[in-house]
Amino acid sequence: MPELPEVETVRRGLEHTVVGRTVARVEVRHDRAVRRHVPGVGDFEAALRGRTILAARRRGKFLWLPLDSGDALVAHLGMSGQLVALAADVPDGPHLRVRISFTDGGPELRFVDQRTFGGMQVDPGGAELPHPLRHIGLDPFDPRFDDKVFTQALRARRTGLKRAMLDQGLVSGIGNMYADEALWRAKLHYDRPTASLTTGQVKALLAGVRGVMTEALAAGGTTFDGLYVNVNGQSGYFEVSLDAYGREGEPCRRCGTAIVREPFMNRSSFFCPYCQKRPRQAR
DNA sequence: CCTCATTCCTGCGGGC
DNA sequence: TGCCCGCAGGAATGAG
Repeated sequence: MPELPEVETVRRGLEHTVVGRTVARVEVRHDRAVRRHVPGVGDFEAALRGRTILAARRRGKFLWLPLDSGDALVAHLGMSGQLVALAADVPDGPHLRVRISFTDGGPELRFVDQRTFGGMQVDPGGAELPHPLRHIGLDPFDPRFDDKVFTQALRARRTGLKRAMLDQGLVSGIGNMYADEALWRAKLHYDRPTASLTTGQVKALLAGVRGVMTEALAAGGTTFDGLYVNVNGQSGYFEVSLDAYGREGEPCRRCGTAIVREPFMNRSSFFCPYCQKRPRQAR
């Protein structure tokens, strides 16, 4: 599941593989992949053809490539999306959605997505900050992210802590897995009322978020393969370093209590019932 | 504006 | 053996 560390890994890959190159041809293999491009598939292809990619940027889990037209190619990986750079003679996989080839004849950029929750669009005039991202909050690694402003905004919410963490308008880049990991590190329960958090607890939460994401990024992320190495999306960090997510029934690495899984927002929350005490009063 | 439930999608694995 | 169903989840959407 690509969250901030995985998307940042992809961004770095794009920086090395597609920035400075000029699009020759665009092939949309599955219309759903460009469903957010309202003018349609033909317009999407035309808006990219002949354009040079100037940079690779990211906010939260969104990626965008500013173009020399002033537009931006916006991409979101959803749950299962991958952006991979592959030579043209590498056979197409079963989930190829969009192929972008370049005038230099080098590796293609392929958008591959099994579950098609992800997608691409060209945002007119969006090179600086694409319109679809304007309601997305800063991520915890953005230099403009202000911990005090975040603390105030978080405590002003009338909801549970994990709901707020997953709200990309409040803070971006956090998904279900890293939310659970950060909550475990901060010893906070997922349904803790945001309004009752102390400044120290929010500080611990942000330290947990940044800590786990920094470590994940150092582990190399998981989703980008191409000119680098073929990376197995499930290996490495996922296998060895998670403390809460996916560890139902396994001992907490701090206290030994069995990790619990509970249904939450059509997904799951994993937590230690001893370290992360359930809040007393219901919200 | 704020909060929250619903919906989109497909492969996998458990249960019978 | 094969089928059914639940599960995985990011974010847009609309209701209240």
